[in-house]
Amino acid sequence: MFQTSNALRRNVHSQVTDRVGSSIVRGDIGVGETLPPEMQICEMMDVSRTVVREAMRTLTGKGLIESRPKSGTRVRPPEQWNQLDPDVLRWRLETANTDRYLAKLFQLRSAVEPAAAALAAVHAGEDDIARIRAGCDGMAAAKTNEDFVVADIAFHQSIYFATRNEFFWPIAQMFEITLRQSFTIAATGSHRPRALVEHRAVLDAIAAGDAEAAREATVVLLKHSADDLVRIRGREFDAPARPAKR
Amino acid sequence: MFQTSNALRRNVHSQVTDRVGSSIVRGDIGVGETLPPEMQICEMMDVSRTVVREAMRTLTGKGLIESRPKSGTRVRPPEQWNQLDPDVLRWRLETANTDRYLAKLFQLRSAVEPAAAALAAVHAGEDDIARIRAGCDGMAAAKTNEDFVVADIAFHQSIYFATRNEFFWPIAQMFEITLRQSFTIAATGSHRPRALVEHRAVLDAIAAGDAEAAREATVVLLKHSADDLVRIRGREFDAPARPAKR
DNA sequence: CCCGATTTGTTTTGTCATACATTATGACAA
DNA sequence: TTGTCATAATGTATGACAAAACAAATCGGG
Repeated sequence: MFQTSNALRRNVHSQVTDRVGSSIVRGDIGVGETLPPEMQICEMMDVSRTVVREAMRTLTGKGLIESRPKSGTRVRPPEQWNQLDPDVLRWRLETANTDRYLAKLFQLRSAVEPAAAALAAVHAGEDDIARIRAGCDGMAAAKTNEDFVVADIAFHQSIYFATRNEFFWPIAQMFEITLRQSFTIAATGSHRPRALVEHRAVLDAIAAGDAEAAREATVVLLKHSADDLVRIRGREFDAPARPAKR
Repeated sequence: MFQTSNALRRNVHSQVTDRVGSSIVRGDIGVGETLPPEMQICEMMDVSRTVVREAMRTLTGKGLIESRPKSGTRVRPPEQWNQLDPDVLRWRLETANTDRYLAKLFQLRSAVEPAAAALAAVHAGEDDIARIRAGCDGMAAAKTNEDFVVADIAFHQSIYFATRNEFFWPIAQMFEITLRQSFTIAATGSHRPRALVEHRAVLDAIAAGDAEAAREATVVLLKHSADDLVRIRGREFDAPARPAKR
């Protein structure tokens, strides 16, 4: 239990949070089960109870667990976890099947990003547009694949922020953690010129304040990204079949 | 500073978390500023440092603050907050302009919910569909407005869970906290029969596994809800104009 | 005397240890 | 069955020390 992760840096309580949180997300401690008493965890990890408790508070704040005196600390059902929390995402990423994980993420992007671009076209200020343009320029100027991906991520994040709707922001946050992989996958050489053109189309539509054009340009962009991913990673990337007959 | 909230029940550290978190979200402590040293907060609220520290860990976990020895604890920029975290949402709701808040929330729903219904049509299992149907039946059987709203919320939540994509779940979580108001607003008497028909249309499409029909039925449903809200709350509910010229 | 690098000091968070309070749970007894 | 009580777990308080970061003072070289 509580695999000895290789995260050695940072605070002690962050390390404990990582190990316990990771264990929970991995499913080491089934839903509804109680994890070991605080004192026992202290011994297991050789830290003080203060540290363990602060780690527990963090996990409680993310919705992973709930504690009550005497009865102990139980794992809450995954529907109540803050699935978009950066740490939770990271822990999932450690354990999950990467292709299916990226596929689900892409489902969310496909739902949200066209609307975000449309909203950005209406609400973006000059600073927002400058940021988006900087992303485009960065992609154009990129020498290495790494640079290209970083600029690509910045571009998409900027669109979410440009909506001026804070409820879209958490989705932009995810990109740092989760999308570096999928972007890298799709950024392989030959696709870059076409991608660049399509990104500029989105930028231009937003800068022009044309919501519908921004939406459609984003749909095109995502469609082609999805095609690339399917081509490279195989059909695992497609939606799995319905689990039960009706 | 740290308004004396009326949340008196629960743990002490939850209360402290509430008061400090609320202050931050309200903007009492500008972005980048440092909040008072832990010992000072202890005195202010007459609690032990243990409690204050655990509250700080919770807030750190939600992305609101970051602490370093000597330099103190600073408020992070709102783009880095977990804006979909239930607590953060609650604190926002305390302070925000309700109409504009609901409008932004509705923008997110409009983006996500049609896609969620489409995914549900493909991925929902029998249990998922039963839950959605239960929501419908609850709306039909509701005697009071309160009952109707509760069933309505359950219906929409079930759709998000039925996507079988955990990244959609946090959006369903928000409903408990934030949408009770807007649902109640729109549930006034005469609109209920039509709403019920439109909800059943979504259910039927999902049960039939028809993704496109589910998407379109949801679009219709949301469109009418938005109309109701605009009619009742006035144009404040519409999107504000672009802040800067280009 | 001036300037820069280093050292030393101080403040604040990070960690540990211990004690006691509070509260569910389960067993026992009426 | 119901009420009471022991117990085990979390919740809270206190005090001490470690570590780190910023600031001032100090020292060395020009």
